[in-house]
Amino acid sequence: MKRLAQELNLSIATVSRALQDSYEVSPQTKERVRALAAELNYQPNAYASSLRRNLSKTIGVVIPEVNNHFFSLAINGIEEVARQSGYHVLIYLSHDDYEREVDITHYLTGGRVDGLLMSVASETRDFDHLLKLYASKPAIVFFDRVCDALSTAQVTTNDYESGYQATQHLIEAGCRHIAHLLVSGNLSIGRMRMQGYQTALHDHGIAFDETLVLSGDRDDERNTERVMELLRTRPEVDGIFASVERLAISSYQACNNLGRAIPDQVKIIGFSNLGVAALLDPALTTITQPAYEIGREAARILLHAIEKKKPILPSQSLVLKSELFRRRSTAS
Amino acid sequence: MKRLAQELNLSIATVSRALQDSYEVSPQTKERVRALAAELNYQPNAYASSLRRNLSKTIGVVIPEVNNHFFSLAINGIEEVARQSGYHVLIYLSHDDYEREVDITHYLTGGRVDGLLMSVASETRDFDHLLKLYASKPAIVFFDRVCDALSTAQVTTNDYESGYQATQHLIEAGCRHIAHLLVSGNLSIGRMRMQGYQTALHDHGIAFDETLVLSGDRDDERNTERVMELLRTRPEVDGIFASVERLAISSYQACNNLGRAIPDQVKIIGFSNLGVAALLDPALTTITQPAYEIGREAARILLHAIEKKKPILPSQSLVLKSELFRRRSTAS
DNA sequence: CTGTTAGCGCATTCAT
DNA sequence: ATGAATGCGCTAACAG
Repeated sequence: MKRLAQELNLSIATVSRALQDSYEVSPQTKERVRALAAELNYQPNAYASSLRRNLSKTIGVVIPEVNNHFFSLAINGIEEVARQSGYHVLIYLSHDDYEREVDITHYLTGGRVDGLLMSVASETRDFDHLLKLYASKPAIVFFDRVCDALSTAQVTTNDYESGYQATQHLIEAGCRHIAHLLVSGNLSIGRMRMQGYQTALHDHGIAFDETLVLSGDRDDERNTERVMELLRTRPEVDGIFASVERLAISSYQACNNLGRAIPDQVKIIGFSNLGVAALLDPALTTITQPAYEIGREAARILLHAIEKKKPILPSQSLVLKSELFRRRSTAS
Repeated sequence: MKRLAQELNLSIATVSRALQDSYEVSPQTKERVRALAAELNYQPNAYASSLRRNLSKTIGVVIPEVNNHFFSLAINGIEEVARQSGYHVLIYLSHDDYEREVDITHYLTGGRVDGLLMSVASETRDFDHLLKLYASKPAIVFFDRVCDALSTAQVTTNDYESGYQATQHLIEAGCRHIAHLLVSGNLSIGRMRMQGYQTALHDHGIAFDETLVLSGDRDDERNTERVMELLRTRPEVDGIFASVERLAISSYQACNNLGRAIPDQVKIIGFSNLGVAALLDPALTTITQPAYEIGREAARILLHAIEKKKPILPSQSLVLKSELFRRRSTAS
């Protein structure tokens, strides 16, 4: 910028204003400045600008994992909205680990981001780190795996209903002994989905059996083993409702390993955003969340609040609808 | 920091040094500073520091899409290495669109990142934007979809051999009319994989038929249609080698739509990192790239260069190996 | 071991 | 419509 000013015989201030398209600079000067800036391939130093304006034009995204279609689609939506508004996106993965999540929230304290989109780790039980982070300013919007301890907006799906529908789907398909794989008792999505499961059982006159509920682990291998064990000790199980994609896949593998035919002996339904990939197997019925839209809407709420410098209210929360998805039968 | 200095009756400089664990400050003072900093939940302003040191401790990742297991696994590896080294990761998606890629490289000019990991868009034919970006300093490492125009390191896989093996796999399975779905003639991965295909055909005495090669589009629906058209006009096609996951899925759907049994009538092999999801269907044989490792190694090369302030040499390039992956048969 | 000073690049207030 | 001066929060060179 110094260089621009010198070569054009202008002050740095004028150059700065010209580049910001300020009304108080003559059109010709603006043009001259722009022309030279383009020629020199000038780009302003984002950090100097951030420091001065106390605004980073950057948002952070904290999610458990990226190797999961739900989250990668959500990122897609987030990135899209951010790009359109000129924001940059920092990404952090908690791997569903509480310690990592705490570390991440520490890095984020201190103005690096203007706002944050977050889906909390399944291991997280304690929200002190989030409260601390929240105290340090940035706007926060939770999506999917929310934290009720903070008074802010959250974008979720109709988990209770989806859980109900999923269970009902299995019951109507003839299942009477339905296991439930819970993602985590800590997460509201887990609790909601499970409530739907319980109520559906009840409404159809099936007794709720606590021993058919398995709480998922971070380790996929272990999950598969535990499902196998359940299937061995409880051979009457004829249906599985998995509350997240990873657990659905573990169920699938467990059945395969034990030679239980899907869907003849055991029917599986699971939350999943495998998308086209799910088309590959007719045996897996999925509940698909509108992941892209979730990311997009969460980002919109966040950026809107940042731009207007208004706090985010819980009343801005959104509940989108998931879709029960069955593969059309293979053409004969 | 000002506040810390005041409350402790120290100069700002001393506080700064204490927080950096400088050797020229007394242990007791360090402790006092740290204690108060922790108590006040102080976090340094990263942008002020970046401005001063001309170092952002941030790297950028530019990829075509994130909703793809190859790239999301790569990000996983990248994030892991970055986190360990205290770096932050900015993510940008080009959606395989040339214009977007150009825009992104513009944002990135100007010190926002210390380095860049990049996989170029399939539409990109012209590398001026990359050369301009490169001129503006940041270290760049390409992975998978590389750009040979820049003299820097790249992390790739043995694409020629994989293409050869994939084709050979189909030939050995009895295929004689093998179509190839090319990701893009612009990309070296496309060219390498196709060369493997051609050579394998030749080595097995099968004539190369140019009309059996389809160049992929950005639109998945269109790809499916084009494969369907190919299968209709060329009913003798009994094998498809898809050079990327999306094209493999399109092939799969095209066959389904037309009622061509997989793998009885048409065999499909494709590059894919669907991972566990691919386990779902025995009909799809995949070539799996070590995506996580690619991301990790690329990030290592990049961060190493940044920390040592040394330029990245093409000789640091790495070639990892992909794996032919067939699903074990379903337990009976 | 600690304090003083200067300046990173930019945006802004005040003056002209 | 433009320029001069100030400071964002931090680091580093220099002085003691």
